[in-house]
Amino acid sequence: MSGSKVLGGARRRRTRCRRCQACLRTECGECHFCKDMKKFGGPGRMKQSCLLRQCTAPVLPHTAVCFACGEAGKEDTVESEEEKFSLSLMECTICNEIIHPSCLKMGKSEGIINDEIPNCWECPKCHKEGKTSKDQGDGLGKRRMDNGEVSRWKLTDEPPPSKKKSLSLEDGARRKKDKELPQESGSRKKIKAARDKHLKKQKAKPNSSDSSEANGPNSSLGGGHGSAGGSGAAQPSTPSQDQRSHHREKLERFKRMCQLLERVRDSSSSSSSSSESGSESDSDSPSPAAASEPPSPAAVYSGSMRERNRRLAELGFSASEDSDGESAAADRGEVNARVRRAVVDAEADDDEDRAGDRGHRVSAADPSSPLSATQLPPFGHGHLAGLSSSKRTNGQDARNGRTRVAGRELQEKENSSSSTVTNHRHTAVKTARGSRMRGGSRQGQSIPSSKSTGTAAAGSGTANGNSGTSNPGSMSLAPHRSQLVKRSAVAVPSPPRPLQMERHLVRPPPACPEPHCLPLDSGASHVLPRDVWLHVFQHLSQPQLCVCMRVCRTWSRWCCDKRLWTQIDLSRQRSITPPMLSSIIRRQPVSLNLGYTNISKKQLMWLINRLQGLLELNVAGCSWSSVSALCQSVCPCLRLLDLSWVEDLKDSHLRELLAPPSNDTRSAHGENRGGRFQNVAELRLAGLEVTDAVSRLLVRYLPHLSKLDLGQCCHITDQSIHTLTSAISPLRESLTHVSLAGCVKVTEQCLPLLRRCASLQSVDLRSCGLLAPDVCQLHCFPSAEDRLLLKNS
DNA sequence: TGTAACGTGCTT
DNA sequence: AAGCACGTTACA
Repeated sequence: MSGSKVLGGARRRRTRCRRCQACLRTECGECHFCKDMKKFGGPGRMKQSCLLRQCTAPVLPHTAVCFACGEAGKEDTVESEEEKFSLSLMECTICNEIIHPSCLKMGKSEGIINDEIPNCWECPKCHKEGKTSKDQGDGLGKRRMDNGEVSRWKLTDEPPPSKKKSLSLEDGARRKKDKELPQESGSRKKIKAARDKHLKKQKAKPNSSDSSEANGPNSSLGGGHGSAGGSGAAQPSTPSQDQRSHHREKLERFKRMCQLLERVRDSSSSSSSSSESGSESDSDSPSPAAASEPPSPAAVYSGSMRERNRRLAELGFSASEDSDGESAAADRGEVNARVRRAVVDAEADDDEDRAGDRGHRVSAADPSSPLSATQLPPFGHGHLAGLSSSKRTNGQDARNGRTRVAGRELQEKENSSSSTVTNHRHTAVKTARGSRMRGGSRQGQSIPSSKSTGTAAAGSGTANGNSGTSNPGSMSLAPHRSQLVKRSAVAVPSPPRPLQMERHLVRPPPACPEPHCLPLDSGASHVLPRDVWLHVFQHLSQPQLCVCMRVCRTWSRWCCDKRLWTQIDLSRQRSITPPMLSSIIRRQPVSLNLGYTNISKKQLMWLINRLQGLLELNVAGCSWSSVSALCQSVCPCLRLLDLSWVEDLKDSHLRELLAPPSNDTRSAHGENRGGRFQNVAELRLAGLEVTDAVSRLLVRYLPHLSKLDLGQCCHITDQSIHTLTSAISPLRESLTHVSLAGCVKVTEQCLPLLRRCASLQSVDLRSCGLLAPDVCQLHCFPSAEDRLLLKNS
């Protein structure tokens, strides 16, 4: 808390929006934090939100007011977007000041809006001063950027190891005891904490109000510390302590980042000549070096962008990388490699855009033309993380940001540095994390690390489709994405770590406006507006889209449009990596094919819980140990579930999967009442060793089932058909397509039973050994008359 | 006033 | 680096 108030006022803690999917969800009752809650029988010490309910768009508290005029946001009073913006409260990620853009004397247009977090930007003042989040990082700090999201958005959905748990309990008890008893450590701690606090307060108080006011909204400016300004009492107006520690933290982070980068570079085939230094974090580190890219003229985004670009370049993801990548591609297949690279870069760009691009002047800034690849500096992992984090900074980062730098020691406090205080600290951890995952962090969730099969299977991926047609975007991005991921995985080979380690915030792509025009070098806009380009993109294949994403930031963002990625096919990608997961989340596909992958349970759970809009899920050929993740998820929207050939899936498993959660607490949610997948209309169980018992489950828990695939289920008999088509079965009316192909135990007895289905349109009875050859075929009868034909047959 | 939970320090 | 604990903030 202390950190919170720095500049312009106390930094306001953000609170949940209450509108996003996460906020609307009910507690899962199963995650680590839920289990801690008293309502779920826990001790209630952790006081953290359910992992599934972590808001993806935390907002400023209702009580937040403009630093300048003291009034709340008034965007509701106007209609136009521009006015809304002017009258809404915007919180600067750098100085933390909350202000109405209209209350700023300087052009509000110079601020860089963070699309990912509501009411979040880098205010014009900070910008003008060239304080990018990064810059601050160095000295001043602050930044909420790092997103601390991480810390909170950990992927702890799964219960911590029991061992640990018990330990923790004991530990907890012990701790408590310690505290209660005048034990040394405990008391000492407390004392220390108290003292620190006290110090902080003392320092802060004097300034707090004054300083902020005195300095004006941007107290941050004043000096490095400015950012911190006066708000909080906690943050010492005195630059000293916190700043010191921040400074230190930053340095550490920087170092770590460098190391990470190094690693990346080494490992990745495409290492480019980069300077290590800057890489650290995206953000904060002061980057030394010269930018690999030419500085862009655009004022606004120039500073930060440049920095970012530079860093990217340093990471080796710059255009030069292409060549590298290509050579590498040779090994695995040029196309794939290329696509992969493209995706990666694109992603990076994407992220970057979000981060920096918000200014919307991207291309202009770039020396290269909008079409030139150079313009978009591909990101290194770290960058992404950094960037995104910077955007997200506010509350979230803070949350993540746990800094554990030693920096808090008194010594540090005593040293004074001119640096400013930062509210948020990022931890190296974050950065590191970010770097690993590169996916944007948009959704606020941590990504489970992949099992790490490092290599990848070849991607079959070609495009399935382009769909250019019907839906604006239905393309399967499969290979690309997967490859992308792969690449990243390759690039940053991290030693096998516990799955739980990854914590990366991934927010869904912002719904916010993207640049509507394509800026050209000349400063003018391309004649074709975004909408037109999107129409074009809809007709491109995945590889083509990926290529487009590398053209320029604007294209990168446009190509990231969810409509272009409604279907994501990662099937047969043996390695599902965190970046892949991140990419998926960001695209929020409607259809996801994870068939024949080695996705882990944790990964799947993580994904499903963050894809609440998912309508189709294919986990065919995966192992039950992974698919069982679905038992701990709720997918009320799911319409198609493909469980074909899931290894080791038995009747009991299916029961567990389809039945509503037994947990009482959750039964409260209506969604669970009819079973987890009560709205599933198409279920594929081909190749499973299930018995007739499953038919009862289907009748009971999948009342809306219309398409059922029991092909190759050798234990299925006529009994199942009987159950499915009995008078009390809702499926009798709903079934339209049934496949019993290869069900060797099905006899002709099933035919009269099937006739009871009023809506049946087709029955696949091929390869049913006990049926006469003339019956053993695919029967299609779209109309009642046709059904009669079947009957006659 | 009570509950939820954010943000951060401290421990492991 | 991960996780725990808890003061404090936000809000009903």
